[in-house]
Amino acid sequence: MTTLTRASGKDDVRAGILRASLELMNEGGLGALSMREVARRAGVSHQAPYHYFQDREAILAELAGEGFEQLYDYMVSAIGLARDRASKNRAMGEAYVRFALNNPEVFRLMFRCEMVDLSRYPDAKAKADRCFNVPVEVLGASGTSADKSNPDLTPVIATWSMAHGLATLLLEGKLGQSLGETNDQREIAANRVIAFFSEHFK
Amino acid sequence: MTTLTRASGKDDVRAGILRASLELMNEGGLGALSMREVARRAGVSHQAPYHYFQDREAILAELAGEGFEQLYDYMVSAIGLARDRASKNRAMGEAYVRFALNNPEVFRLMFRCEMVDLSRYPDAKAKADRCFNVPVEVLGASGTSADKSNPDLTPVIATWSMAHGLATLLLEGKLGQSLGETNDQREIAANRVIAFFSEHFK
DNA sequence: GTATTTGCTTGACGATGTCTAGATGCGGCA
DNA sequence: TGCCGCATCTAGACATCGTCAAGCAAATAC
Repeated sequence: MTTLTRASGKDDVRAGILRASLELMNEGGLGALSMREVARRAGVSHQAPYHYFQDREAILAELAGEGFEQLYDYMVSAIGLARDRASKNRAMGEAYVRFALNNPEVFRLMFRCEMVDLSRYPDAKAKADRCFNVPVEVLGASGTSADKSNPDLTPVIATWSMAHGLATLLLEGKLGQSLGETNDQREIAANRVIAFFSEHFK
Repeated sequence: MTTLTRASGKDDVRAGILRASLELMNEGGLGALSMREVARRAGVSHQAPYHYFQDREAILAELAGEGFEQLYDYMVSAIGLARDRASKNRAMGEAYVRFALNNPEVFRLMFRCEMVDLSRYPDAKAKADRCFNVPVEVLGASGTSADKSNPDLTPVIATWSMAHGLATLLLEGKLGQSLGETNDQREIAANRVIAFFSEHFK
C-alpha cells in the first residue's frame, strides 16, 4: 500500500511539478513560475523539485522541449493536409502562428535564450532542431543553389522569419488593433499576411 | 547658484541611474538589472532611485523609450540615403536588424510586453508609435486598398514581421551557424535575406 | 526664523533560488 | 531478523531582490 503509493508517488511528484509549472506559467506568465510556488502547488516542500530537476532552468528546458514537440506536431499535421509545395509552405506558417497564439508563454520560453540555454539540454535541443528542419524540408527543393550539401537557406530563413516575427509581434501586442482583439480575429488576419507573403513566392 | 548646482546635481543622480541601468543591462542582460545593483553602481542608497522612478518598470520604460528613439533614427537615416521606394524598403529592414544586433538587450526590452507595459508610459508609447509609422509611410503608397482612411496594412505587416523575426531569431541564436558567428557576418547574411525578400515585392 | 519641501539614507518585510543538513522509509544482503 | 545504503523528501539558513515606512539634513518658502 505504502509502497504503491510511494512508487507511483515518484512519477506523480515529478509530473505534478511539471503540471504545476505549466499552470503557473500559463496563468501568470513566465515571471510567475517560481520554484517555491511550483512546490507549493504540487503539494511538496520547497526543496522537493530539486530532486527531479537540477535547477529552475532544467524545468524550463523540459517545458520548452515539450513546446517544440507540440510545434512540430502543429506544423507537420498542417503540412500533411496540403497538396502542393506552395500550400504546404502557407500551412506551415499558419500553424506556426496558431501555435504561438495558443501557447503564448511556452512560445516565449522556447525562443528566449537567456531562459533556457539549449546547448546545455541536448534533449530539448534535439526537439528544437527537428522543428527547425521542417521548413528546410518543405522549402528545400526551392533552393537556387545546385550544391545539395550546402543549399542556400535564404528562402527558408525569410519564410521562417516572417512567421516568427508575425507571431512575436502579435504576442507582444505590438500590432495593436490593426489585427483585431480576439485570438480568432488575429489568427485570421495573420493568415492574410501569410497568404500575402506566400503569394509572392509562388 | 545653489539652485543651479542642486538642479544639475539632481540631474546627475537621475542620469547616473539611467547610465548604470543601461550598463548593467548591456553587461549581464535584462536579468542583471536590479534596482539595488543600479543604486550601488550609481553610488547612492538602494532607495534613491525611487525618488526619480516609481518602480523598476519606470526605468525600463525610459530605456525602452530611448531605444525606440534610436531605432527611429536608424531607420530614418537609412531611408534618407535610398532613392526609390524599393531601396527605401530594403534599407529600412537592414537598419532594423542592424539596430537589434547593435543593441540586443534594449531591443529585447522594447519588445517584451511583460517588461514594460507601454500603455502605462505614454511618452515611451509615443516614441514606439512614431517608429511603427515609418514602415507605414514608406510602404503606404503600395497599399492595394483605395480607401485612404483605412488602408490595407498587410504588406506593411509582412515586411515588418520579416525584419522583426529575422532580428529576433538572430538575437536568440536560433539560426545557429547558418548565418555566421560574428555580428558582421550575421549582418551581411541578414541583408541577403532582406534583399531576397525585397526582390519579390518590386 | 520657523515651517515645509526636496533629496536621500537607513531599516524592515516578505519573497525568491539554492546550499546544507537532517529525517523517513524502502530494497538488498548478512 | 537486523543492518546498511540509497532514494525521497523536509526543514532551516543565507544572500539577494523589490519596495514600503520612517527619518534626517539641507534648501526653499513665507
